[in-house]
Amino acid sequence: MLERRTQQRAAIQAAFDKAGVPLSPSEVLALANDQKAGLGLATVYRTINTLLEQGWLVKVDMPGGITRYERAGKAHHHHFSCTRCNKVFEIHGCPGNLAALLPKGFELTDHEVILQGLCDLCAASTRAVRS
Amino acid sequence: MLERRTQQRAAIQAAFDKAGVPLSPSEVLALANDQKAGLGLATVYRTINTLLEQGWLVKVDMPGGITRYERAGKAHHHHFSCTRCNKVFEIHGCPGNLAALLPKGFELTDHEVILQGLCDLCAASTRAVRS
DNA sequence: ATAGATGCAAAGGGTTTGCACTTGA
DNA sequence: TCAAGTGCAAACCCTTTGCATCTAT
Repeated sequence: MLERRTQQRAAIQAAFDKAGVPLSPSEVLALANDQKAGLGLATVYRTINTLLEQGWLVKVDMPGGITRYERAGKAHHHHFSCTRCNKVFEIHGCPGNLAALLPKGFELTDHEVILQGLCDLCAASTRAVRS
Repeated sequence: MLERRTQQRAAIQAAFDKAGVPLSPSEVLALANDQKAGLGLATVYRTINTLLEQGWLVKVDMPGGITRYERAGKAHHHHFSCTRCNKVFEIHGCPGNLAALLPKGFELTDHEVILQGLCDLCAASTRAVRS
């Protein structure tokens, strides 16, 4: 699997590297299409799944049903989703001490913190409209 | 909308009350079918969406793509998903102070904390096997 | 040359919608 | 009575898969 270096794969990996934030398959297609026209959505899905198995990508579960992916190996972080423009941002930092919330006997192996609200630009435009 | 008290709606609401934990639409159908045979999945979806708008239900985004819903009005809480038995548990308590993690200019309106690991029973059985 | 990778289109699963029928008020 | 609500099936969106073609090695 993934034994060849194809133009499609290169374009998809470049899209993730350039974006820096979690991308949905259709966003990947849009970005990678600039570099490799005619790219098919099925190829994007197949490549993403292969890159997941290889550990090059990790899955990011965001509310709203749209699954996104980002490069693996980043420092521990969480995500913020803007409810107006739907962009996703990285949040550096972590509330920590989550194990303290667990009932007795439970073992914590992983956690996800998802913040939602307005990003700086959308918050600013909302204030402008209100004024 | 939802101006009539139908058997279907009663069965769906009863399913949520009886379950006490977040349910997916198909789980609702299975539970409510006991009470009202012939219930259709489309009705479950329509009723769920109406109950969401009325604020009787809230959406619970859990990883794995399956959207679940639970009764609104509960005290603020989060969820713990057992990676072995797939059961969902309520976590009372909240890390708090999440707004401090945001970049400047961002506005926080909502947040979700999802914990994953082993529940007490699964953790105990794992320890038993190990010993 | 040739197996892996791609593109297209069809197939799957979850969710929504159109429409005629049923039912609660 | 008669519109809101239902059930069924078709439609939709996201994701996967089958198959003929293309391409990196």
